[in-house]
Amino acid sequence: MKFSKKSEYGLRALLELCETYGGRVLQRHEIAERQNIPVEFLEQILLALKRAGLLASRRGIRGGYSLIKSPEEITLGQVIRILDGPLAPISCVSKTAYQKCSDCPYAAKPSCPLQQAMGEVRDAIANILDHYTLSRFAHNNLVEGS
Amino acid sequence: MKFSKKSEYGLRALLELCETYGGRVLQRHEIAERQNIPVEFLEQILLALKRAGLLASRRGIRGGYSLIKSPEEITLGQVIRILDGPLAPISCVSKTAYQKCSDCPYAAKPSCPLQQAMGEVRDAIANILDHYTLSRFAHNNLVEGS
DNA sequence: AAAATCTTGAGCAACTCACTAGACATCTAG
DNA sequence: CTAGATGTCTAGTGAGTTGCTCAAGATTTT
Repeated sequence: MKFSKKSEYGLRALLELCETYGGRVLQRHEIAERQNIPVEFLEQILLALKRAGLLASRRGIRGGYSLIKSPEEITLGQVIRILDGPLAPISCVSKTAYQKCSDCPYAAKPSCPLQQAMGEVRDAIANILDHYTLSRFAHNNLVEGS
Repeated sequence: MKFSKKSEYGLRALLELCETYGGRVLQRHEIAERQNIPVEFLEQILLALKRAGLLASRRGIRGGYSLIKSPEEITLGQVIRILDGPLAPISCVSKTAYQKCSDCPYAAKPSCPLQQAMGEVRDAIANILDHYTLSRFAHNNLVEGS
């Protein structure tokens, strides 16, 4: 029950990109150095976020990455789902990627004890992460700097 | 962000063991068949639960496993922590297995934006799972049968 | 002693994490 | 307007973990 490094790195990278939102682009090695992330692994993460429509990139000598959506529009839940897949602790309670569990004997019956408990967990997690925007996330960061 | 199969199987096995609590023992193959779990994998899980003090086992021709604690005393949180490790989504917010994140640039500073969000998630998950007892869990099961 | 069961350990395939090497695109210098 | 420096992008590799299997050993009852 952990988030992957991918999500953690991805969020920390976005934190960095928030600070230059609207301004200049950031290069992968800048982000990597400041956040202590392996550059090549970070690359994969940034590309995934780009394919998902959160980032834009430019190649060449003055290339780099920049946020394409405003920090208010991006939630932690979105980011984690892009990098880590659905939030649901087991797939039979996922709202974004539901999948009937094939092996469970309760699958056929109207309700499953696991589903009820895990459904509550899912909702609790989603409630927090889908209302936590990047701007609020990054803002905490700035405040503590003062 | 998923629970492992280990936890899922473990909980479903305990569900089965709740029903015979105080009565006869259950053999691994009985549990495995009813819950559609690979027998040999289930074995490892049952042994882990035994080592943790939840189950007792007897070898030999009338052997099997039985619950050693009452279903009211066992919470889903306990079980998952035994089989899956700490509940915290990242280790720097774990209460049962705290670990200072070595690579994070905020580790030194008084607060980290990730920590705040993840701490809320941790609390939400723990709040649900540490108050959900096996008896309540199993009870839902019986009710839906009627 | 024999049969049924738990117990232990090693071993395998698939996935995640971290990293490497090289292809491809873009800008600047000459 | 071409050469090379500086980027992004793609594919592949190896360590470590997870989900699962197999085989041999230990213990209890008949």
